[in-house]
Amino acid sequence: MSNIPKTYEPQNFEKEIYAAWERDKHFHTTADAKGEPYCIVIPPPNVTGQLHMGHALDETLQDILIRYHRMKGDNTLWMPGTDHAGIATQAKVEEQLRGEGTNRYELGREKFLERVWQWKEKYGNRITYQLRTLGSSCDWERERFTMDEGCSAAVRKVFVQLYNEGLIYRGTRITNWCPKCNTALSDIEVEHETEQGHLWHIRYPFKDGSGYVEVATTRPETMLGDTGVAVHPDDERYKNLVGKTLILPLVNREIPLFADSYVDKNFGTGAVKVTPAHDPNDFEMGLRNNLPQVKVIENTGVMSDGLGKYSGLDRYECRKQIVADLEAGGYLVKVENHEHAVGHCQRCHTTIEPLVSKQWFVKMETLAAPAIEAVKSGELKFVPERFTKIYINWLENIRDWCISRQLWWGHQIPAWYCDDCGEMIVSETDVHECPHCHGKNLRRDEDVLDTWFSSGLWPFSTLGYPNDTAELKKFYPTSVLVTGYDIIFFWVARMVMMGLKFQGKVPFKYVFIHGLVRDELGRKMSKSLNNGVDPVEVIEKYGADSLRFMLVTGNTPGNDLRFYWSKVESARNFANKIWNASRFLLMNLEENPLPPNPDTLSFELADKWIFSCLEKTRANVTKNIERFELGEAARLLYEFIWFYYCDYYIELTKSRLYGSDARAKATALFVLATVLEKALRLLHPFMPFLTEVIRQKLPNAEGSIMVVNWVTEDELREFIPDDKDGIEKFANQILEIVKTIRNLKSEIGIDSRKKTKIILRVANTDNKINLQEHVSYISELAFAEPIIFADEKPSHAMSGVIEGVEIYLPLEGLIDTEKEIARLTKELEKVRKGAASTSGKLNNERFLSKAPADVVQAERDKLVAANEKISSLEQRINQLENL
RNA sequence: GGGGUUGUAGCUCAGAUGGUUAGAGUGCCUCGUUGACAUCGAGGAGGUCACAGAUUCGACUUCUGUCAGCCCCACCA
Repeated sequence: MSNIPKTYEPQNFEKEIYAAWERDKHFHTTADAKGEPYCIVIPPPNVTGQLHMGHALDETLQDILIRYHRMKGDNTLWMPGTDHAGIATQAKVEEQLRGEGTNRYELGREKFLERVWQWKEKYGNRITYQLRTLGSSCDWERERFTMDEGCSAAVRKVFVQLYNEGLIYRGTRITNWCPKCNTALSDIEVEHETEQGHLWHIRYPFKDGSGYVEVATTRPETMLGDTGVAVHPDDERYKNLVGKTLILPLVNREIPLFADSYVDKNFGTGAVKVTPAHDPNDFEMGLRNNLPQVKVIENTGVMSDGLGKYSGLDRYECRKQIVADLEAGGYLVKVENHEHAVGHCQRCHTTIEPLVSKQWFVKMETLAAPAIEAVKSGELKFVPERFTKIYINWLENIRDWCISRQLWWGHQIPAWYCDDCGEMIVSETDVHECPHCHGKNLRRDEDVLDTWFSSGLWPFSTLGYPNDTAELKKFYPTSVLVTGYDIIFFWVARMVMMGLKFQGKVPFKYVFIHGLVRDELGRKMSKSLNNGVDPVEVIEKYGADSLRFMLVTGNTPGNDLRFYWSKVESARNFANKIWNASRFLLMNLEENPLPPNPDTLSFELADKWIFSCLEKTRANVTKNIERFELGEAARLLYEFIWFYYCDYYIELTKSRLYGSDARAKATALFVLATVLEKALRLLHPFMPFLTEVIRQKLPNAEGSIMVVNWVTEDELREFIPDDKDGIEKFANQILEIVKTIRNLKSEIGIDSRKKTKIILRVANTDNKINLQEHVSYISELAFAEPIIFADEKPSHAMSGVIEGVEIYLPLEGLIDTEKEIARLTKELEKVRKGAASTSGKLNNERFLSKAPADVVQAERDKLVAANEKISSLEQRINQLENL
């Protein structure tokens, strides 16, 4: 008996297999290796992060593509690495410090950064280790980090060049500020959510006592910083009042009533209080109308000094106080409920405060134009295509990108300020002396760059930029980028812009977009809901192959998918099925050596048929992988292996395997082994571990499955019968007969495995001879014995009809005639209905004249078959009725 | 306010360039313990493909509209 375990236990082999792959350097390639270059750069996970389902999906899709291309013979590089993830990582270390009763300011910048690096060393390997357990075939020898030397050099070089070209500038502008993270943010790091708020109507009296203007605001606390009230120039209500002076309530500041076409006449009262320091639109209006900026809210979200009793209050406390005071002073007219969008920090969800500050920006328009063009021209393609529109729309409406962050963890901005002469120096290398005044009192800009700035360079910084490396020449542009739709703006668009700017070419030819992995209720997996499923746990329980297969099946590009444990189980069951089919073969091989040479064998119908199925599967799987339809490819493999190979083919080899004809036995073994080995190769990208471990046990395979060729048409050609279609058609007829017999047996409660006498009545003589020759297939699959070919129509029998064949299951006693008539009548109705629709088409002149000839012919054939079936059924029913 | 997307069996989802008896997994029902596999095998029930029009000889598949859900973008206080 075989020593192979009866069930699939991935825990027994996945780790060792991965270690062997890595040891044998199967993941590694070089620029001068042969083959077409195929390269994917990994979307770098956060160094301090842990593997989650989103990663698992992303990595699985990439690994499938990578493994497929490597087998195809391409020079395949999967470039791995991690991202320093500025805010996220810094926040974690700050949290740790909080636990120790200290903070980063007490520690100081240098010490703090040491701590972050320590943290990175400690947890930076966790994520890459977890990637390994998934089977990711990354070239780990090339692993990179967004803050390693090379990436940092790339960042400095790009920054300096953009600055010198005027595409990076420093400016005092209103930007999104997170009071909790204490840093500026870019527009896309702000998440807008509609909230139920209020609209406070407030009276601002004229200085001359001639009444008042009523303004409406959602943020009354900002009134402390008002420096004007705006109305639309064409607004008749205010036309004569423009230019007059108002007294700002509570503050008693004199502010002008002015006209600006930004104002919407139809909203609220048509008069807007203007706070240039705390609202983006007001900021613009302030600039246009020369209004002073009065800052009343500090970076921490607390009211500024010099505001009397309001100073030091939290912004929302202050709001309450202001409203109360306005009401007490008789300035508050009314309060309305008002739904509006409020910005929140993507990281900590704190409400964003627009603040005026000095920040660094990237000028986007000139960078965006070629990035739009690259997609419009088809140089870069999105899969699925619909994401191109989203991408283009965003780039066409792009605004300048605020890239400075008031953090410590990240790429420090390469700018120095001379305290002696006030000049600013932007430089790739550290500056110790001012080139203008030769002063030595230089201060480096304290800010760091947005994490996405370095991510934007990832496709070329990892390949060696700023050095002109062989890798860069060979692998850039990379082949495809695989990522979720949630970071198209953050990352994809920026890589395209930077790639075009600094390499003159798109960074990748395809962007393969996938969706989110949700929980069983369709909710996003999140920490706060605690509904996340840990991929590591899934791998430990069911194996990486099961997880991978589950993530890939039944999913299409760009669509979200739900995680179900039952789906993982189903994938595991598939793995177990393969395991046992292989075990069956290996057990038989123990007693019979595998024939080395197919020339000595004699292939029979079943053999030719399974090879035809394999070839079809090979062609379709390949096609679907090329089209990124990985779910469909996986489905085809599942279908071939389980239904065709296991359910039918293996069963059909048993009589030969257990029989005494040595040549027949050898043939069956050969085909079993050959088809399995090729199927394993086709499945390898999806289930790398299982396919490797099984293939290593096969006598007809050598080396690692990872580096053996992808199955080709040429390789299969010698096994494909000339009359492929005819064989397939005949095989289908046999399978239909088998199904009918099984059905009849089940209908009368005979055990499906109990041998039962069957009578076949075949219309066509050639067909009859052919069926007689292969009658063993029917008896083996349907447990039918004996099978008699006859012209008689036994009356005491159950019957079924398929095209060209009547099938009888004779019974010893009397059959329940009425029940049988009812069953056959039901069948008859079904066939008649089909025939009616077919003849309807054929009676339609326009169908005959307009439909293509082959479609018409197919309908004709269909009708003939249906009519035959109808007449058989009618005769049978008639016969039974006359018993 | 724009834009996208989804609506197919109880549940989760597949179904290029229009012509299938509309599929799978899972769940459900009936039957089955001789060895590849009960992580299995055999059979079965279950869908007017959201709704209404249009195009067409023919629409689950194309177009338009309606309804319902989800998502993204947006500086109306």
